[in-house]
Amino acid sequence: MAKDGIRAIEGTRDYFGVDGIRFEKAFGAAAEIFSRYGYEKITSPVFEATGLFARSIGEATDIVEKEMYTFTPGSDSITLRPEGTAGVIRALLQHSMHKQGGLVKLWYGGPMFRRERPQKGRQRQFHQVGIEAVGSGDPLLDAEVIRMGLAYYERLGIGGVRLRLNSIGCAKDECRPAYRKLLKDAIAPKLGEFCKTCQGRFEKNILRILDCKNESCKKLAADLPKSHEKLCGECDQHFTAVKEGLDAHGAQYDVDPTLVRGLDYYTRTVFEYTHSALGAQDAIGGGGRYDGLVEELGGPATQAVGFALGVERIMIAMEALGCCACETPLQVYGIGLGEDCHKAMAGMIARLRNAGISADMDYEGKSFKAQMRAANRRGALVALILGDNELEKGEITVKDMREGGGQETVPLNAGVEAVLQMLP
RNA sequence: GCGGGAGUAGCUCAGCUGGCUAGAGCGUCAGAUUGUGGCUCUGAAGGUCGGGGGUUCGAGCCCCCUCUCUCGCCCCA
Repeated sequence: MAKDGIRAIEGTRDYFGVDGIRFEKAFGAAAEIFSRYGYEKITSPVFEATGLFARSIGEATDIVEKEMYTFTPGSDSITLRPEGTAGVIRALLQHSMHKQGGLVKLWYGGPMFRRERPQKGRQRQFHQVGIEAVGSGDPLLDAEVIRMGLAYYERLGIGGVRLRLNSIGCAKDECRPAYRKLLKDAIAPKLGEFCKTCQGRFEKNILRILDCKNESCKKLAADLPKSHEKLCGECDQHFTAVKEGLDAHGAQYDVDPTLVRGLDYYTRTVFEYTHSALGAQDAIGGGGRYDGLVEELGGPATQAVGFALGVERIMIAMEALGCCACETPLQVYGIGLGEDCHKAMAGMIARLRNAGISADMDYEGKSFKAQMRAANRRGALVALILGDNELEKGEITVKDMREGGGQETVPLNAGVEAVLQMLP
């Protein structure tokens, strides 16, 4: 029902009920798994100087060209972050974390903003959890990062995640630039046979021709040289070591020569997690190595690797797979009859909460029956009943709400104890 | 930015070629049961039929405009 009035902005959503639980689970699992691998949480601002994103993501990418929310209050130009890495690396440099010795492992989570047309699994405000491991080029670190992503999905009960892997080489002349030239030479004579967008990509970003979804382009691309077969010696060794690092732990993956990620800063390893439950936007996470970014942002030459996982897409997979999203049931519901009992019950409930028990009561002046129904609907394990006949004697009735459960009447000051005994 | 689909009760939806006070299931509230929930039965509340305009004796239904949601293209999480 589209009532007149203020609605959430197009491409944004409210998370409550089971969605709220799934949303929190996605973040909770991140905290649990990532910290187990030695990552520390960092929370950076959701907006940054526009130039930060332009420099890191790449001027010619769709994100920077047309998807950023940019504001110019006063003489500043600020942008709502379209991804997490740039801000984290900025923070790392600003606080000289890279100078404190050794590898820096950070994780983050929160909203990202891109002004795209919303569709399934794509919103204008969406959420990611991600990690950055800065200060090492060890291929075993790539493998660890990739496996950590798999561990994360597993923790949430998401089975059937597919891992796609590729290497796009490094910036050295004999590596990616040479491969680009190879591609150009191979494509140039047949350029007319490719789709219009690919013809545009030929000059702008030739690697993207590889993952065009147009069927005829796919066929043409199949005969093109593969990036992972044209790597320089060091990149080739690195890629082999990453694969060995995955094999050693039995992680399944598919080397996919068409995997080319859209952000300019990636080097060598790139990977994507996909899931069939999602629809057209089937990537539930992705990442790679970015050995040039720290330097690009004004730091020393530093190797790094990271990933970002899409919370909304994770939630779609959780829903499709029926991953448990049960609310923790209320432990106690208090039923008070009449004004005096209502007051006394408020005190009783307060004592229970102080004792660490989740408890709630009626505040709508409902009938006894209605309060019983409320206790049932809320899933309360125990109901407390306080009417005038109990109150006169200074007692309270404690009822086990389970099928066929009994009840007992105890002195008021023994109520908390009686509840504790009845709870499983 | 460009296409396709859809907007009827809190939710999921039905509503035939236009025809009385617009329906169902679930949920909510109440009663059956004065202080005992779930199951059952009975009843009630709840709708500017997304909005605006048009055609018509008459529009939820037909036409136009508009808004929103949704799926897809592009790109990505």
